[in-house]
Amino acid sequence: MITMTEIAKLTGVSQPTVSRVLSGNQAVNPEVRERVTACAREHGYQPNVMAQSLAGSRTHLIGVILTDISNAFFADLVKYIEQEAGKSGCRLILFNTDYHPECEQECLEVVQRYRVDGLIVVPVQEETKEWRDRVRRLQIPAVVITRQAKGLDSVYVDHKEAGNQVGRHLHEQGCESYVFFGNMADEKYEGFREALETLDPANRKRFTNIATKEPAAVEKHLAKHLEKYPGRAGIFAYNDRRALQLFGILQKMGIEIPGRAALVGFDNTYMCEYLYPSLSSVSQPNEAMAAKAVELLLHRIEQPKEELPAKAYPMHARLIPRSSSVTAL
Amino acid sequence: MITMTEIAKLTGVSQPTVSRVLSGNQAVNPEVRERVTACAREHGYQPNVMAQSLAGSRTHLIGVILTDISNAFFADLVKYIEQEAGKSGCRLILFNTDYHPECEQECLEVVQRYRVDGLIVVPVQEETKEWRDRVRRLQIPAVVITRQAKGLDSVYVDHKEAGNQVGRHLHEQGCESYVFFGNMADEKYEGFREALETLDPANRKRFTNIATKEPAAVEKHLAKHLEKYPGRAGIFAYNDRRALQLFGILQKMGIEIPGRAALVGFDNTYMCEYLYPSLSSVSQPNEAMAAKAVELLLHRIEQPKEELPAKAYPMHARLIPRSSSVTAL
DNA sequence: TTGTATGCGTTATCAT
DNA sequence: ATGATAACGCATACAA
Repeated sequence: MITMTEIAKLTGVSQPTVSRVLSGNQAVNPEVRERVTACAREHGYQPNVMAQSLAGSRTHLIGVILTDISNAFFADLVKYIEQEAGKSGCRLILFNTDYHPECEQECLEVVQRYRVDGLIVVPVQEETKEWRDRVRRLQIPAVVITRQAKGLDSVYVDHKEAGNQVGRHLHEQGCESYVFFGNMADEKYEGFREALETLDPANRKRFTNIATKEPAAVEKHLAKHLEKYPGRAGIFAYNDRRALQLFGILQKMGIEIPGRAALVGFDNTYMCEYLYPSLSSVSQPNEAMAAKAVELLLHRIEQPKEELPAKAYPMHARLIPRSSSVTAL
Repeated sequence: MITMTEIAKLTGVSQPTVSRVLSGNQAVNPEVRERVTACAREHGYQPNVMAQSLAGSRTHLIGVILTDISNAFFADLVKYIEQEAGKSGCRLILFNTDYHPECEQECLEVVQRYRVDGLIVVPVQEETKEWRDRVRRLQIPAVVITRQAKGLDSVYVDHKEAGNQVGRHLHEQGCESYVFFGNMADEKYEGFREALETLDPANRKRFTNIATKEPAAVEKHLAKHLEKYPGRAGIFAYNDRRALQLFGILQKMGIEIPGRAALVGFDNTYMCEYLYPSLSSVSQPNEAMAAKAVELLLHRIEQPKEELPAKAYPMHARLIPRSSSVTAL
């Protein structure tokens, strides 16, 4: 790979002149410019980013640390992050923590070594103050994505509000009892229950939470709930994956969807449309989140002196009603 | 971020001595070692990879260029590549071409600029000689993954053989007519037909290929096929996504699975187990492929002089029979 | 065992 | 407009 110095020798000028020509924004003799440009093109010159970074300041590298790239939701996010970052000439150096805190810690060290310009992180754990301080000590502009993180910029979906939407929707569809499939610590759960209880305090009792993922146990809990509550049951699963699992179990049990049980998932993955009946789901604004995260990051990178306070950017998810929860469709 | 030179000043030794201590594999006075190590740790020293790369030779960066990171199959592959590469201290710089050849071309330039040690590529187009030459001219060790590419190392699944397996399986399950859902240029198609015709030349006629993805058209073609052939139909979809689409359509049509139609997908995604009936599918050895690709690449990186001829590594996929195609289950 | 000197490929600051 | 020269942070060859 040819270097500036070599081009300089070939064209009989000094290396800094070559630099000026190739960087473009300096005044140089048109004839020299021509000669140098031609030589560079002819030899397929490509600048050495490592050297540029050493001499200059930026690496144009953004560290992306996430918990599970094989998760369709995160993979989608990465796609948009790459796209947005590319528009500003930034590249991604990717890390997968696989939900291991030690691994995450190591990643934080490695990004330092690469002197990345910025960091986009999906944290492994619920953010403790200690974790946030550790990240801030890196002195690297960082944005937390997917989760709220006080003390750091964060872009995420307002899950509570999303849960609210689902609650109202299932109520509107005439459900008479409710099931949340997922962890009670989830804010979706909170929003879901809140909406239901606001609409009718009696809903408080007509509610079952299923946390296990084990098929047999799930089926048992569902059977019990359906036996107890004869009317239509409104079921909300914390993601489409789980919704699909429920879908299969309900079909196996011979429960009619949406007649006896109305089902709503989360993430609005491609499968929703393919299922029969098609699956209602909550769509997260992935592209918008990615764009916002990159925008925030670039802003922090370009205005490093501005000691802007950390800011949270909650974004709205949107329920996509389909046949699994709407009789009229 | 503290540098070796600064540590040198703080500890009263020369910068090369600090380098020797921190690199570990050199002889230094134990007492000095202690002092330097302590200072480095205290200030959270992290080596500057950019500088290391400039001075040394390797960047420990592997360029990963793929067509669509949001595709679950590729995302899974990336996860394992990251894992394997990490074991050898290599990091990933990730590019998504979104199936655009111009974008791919640009990525090939950018990886040069970052002086990556090696390259793992999922090419946009079927590999032409011109494309291969362009990659080889980069003078960067490269491995093509997912597709066979003569003239470059490549790791991929033998789709023809996989199609064969599916053909034999569906035949064994007593299918009397067959449908391939996908492109006829696909090697899976070739293997599928070959197996069927070998088993019974008459199968040649009892065959329908559906290439469209448009739901209404798919349904029409399926209805026509089923009307024409009364016995059980064996359906092979080129991936699970399409298989799911068929699944929904068949359910909508009221076709019994696997009684009237036996269905087999490809990729063995998580959804297979959740569907009811569970979906038979062909499992690709993602982890093994990733490991092999990284292994090949590292070998090329470490033995750059060895002008090894390009080698192809076809790997075997494995059919996972489930309820959608097996009556006995 | 340790320090000096040099080079990696740039950018940037001087002169000229 | 252009050429010296230094600097970025590190590795390495050589001298001491």
